[in-house]
Amino acid sequence: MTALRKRVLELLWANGGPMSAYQLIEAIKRRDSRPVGPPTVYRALHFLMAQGLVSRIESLNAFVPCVHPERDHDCLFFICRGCRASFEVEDPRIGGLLAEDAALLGFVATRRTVEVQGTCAHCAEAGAA
Amino acid sequence: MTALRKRVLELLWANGGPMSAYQLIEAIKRRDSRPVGPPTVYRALHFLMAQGLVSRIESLNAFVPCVHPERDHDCLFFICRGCRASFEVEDPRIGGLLAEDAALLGFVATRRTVEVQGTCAHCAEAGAA
DNA sequence: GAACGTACGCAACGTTATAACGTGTCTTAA
DNA sequence: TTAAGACACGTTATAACGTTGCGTACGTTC
Repeated sequence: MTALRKRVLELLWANGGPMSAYQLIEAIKRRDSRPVGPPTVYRALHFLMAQGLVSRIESLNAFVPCVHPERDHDCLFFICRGCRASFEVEDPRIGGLLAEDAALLGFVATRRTVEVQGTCAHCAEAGAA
Repeated sequence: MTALRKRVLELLWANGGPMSAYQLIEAIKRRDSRPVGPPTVYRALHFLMAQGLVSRIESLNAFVPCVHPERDHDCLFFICRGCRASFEVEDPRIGGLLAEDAALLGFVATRRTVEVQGTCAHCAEAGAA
């Protein structure tokens, strides 16, 4: 865990929502008065993902810190279109069903992407009001 | 359903695997000797997705025709890293669980993305041999 | 036939991601 | 102590993906 990787992780935690790689680049430039290139940030993100500390949200091209990095979790995300927040949920049953379907296909799964887009409770309430 | 939209759908069916928007642009140029710009193809794709005829695979930035456009289906995909094929599966149980989890959060879901990356039976066999 | 809606053409731009190569630093071992 | 290797990061350039904005053509509809 190098300084750069720690910085990326800190920024993700501090941000409170998904961040794109280029937002991270901007944030590092602002905070450290040091320009970093895209490859640098992407390398750090790849590393953090490999450690299970960060997840990529494919439907946003963005990254979030994992809630329970210590556990092997499912990376199931609910993503609000209103406030751009993401909510990570654990539901081992989903993984079980996917494993079952994979077995039927003879498919060897290495990674799962489960993302639900919609409106969070807070935004739904605000929108309804 | 215009000529362009039909052409895009035909190309997707003919290709037998996920295609990126830019692959479609190339294919149309080759086949129709007519250059089309990215906005044109993306508009056609958005239309076809809205009709449920095409799905976007987020983890590939690519598009596939839906297997059962007539039915309201789950767009659950198994994606082989080896041969780049995608397999669409229907498993209503997944949608049920996601709806259940969404309800717990008070989340109003509008779209689901469920993608499993890995190795298909054929490639696994070839790789093992 | 004038007004309108819809789809497409096109140029430019914005965003996301990687390739390719070089440099500094730390460790390991002769 | 220095050569060799591994690893992370810097830098430049470029590839890949996607949208904005505006104009034009072709149908409706009244």
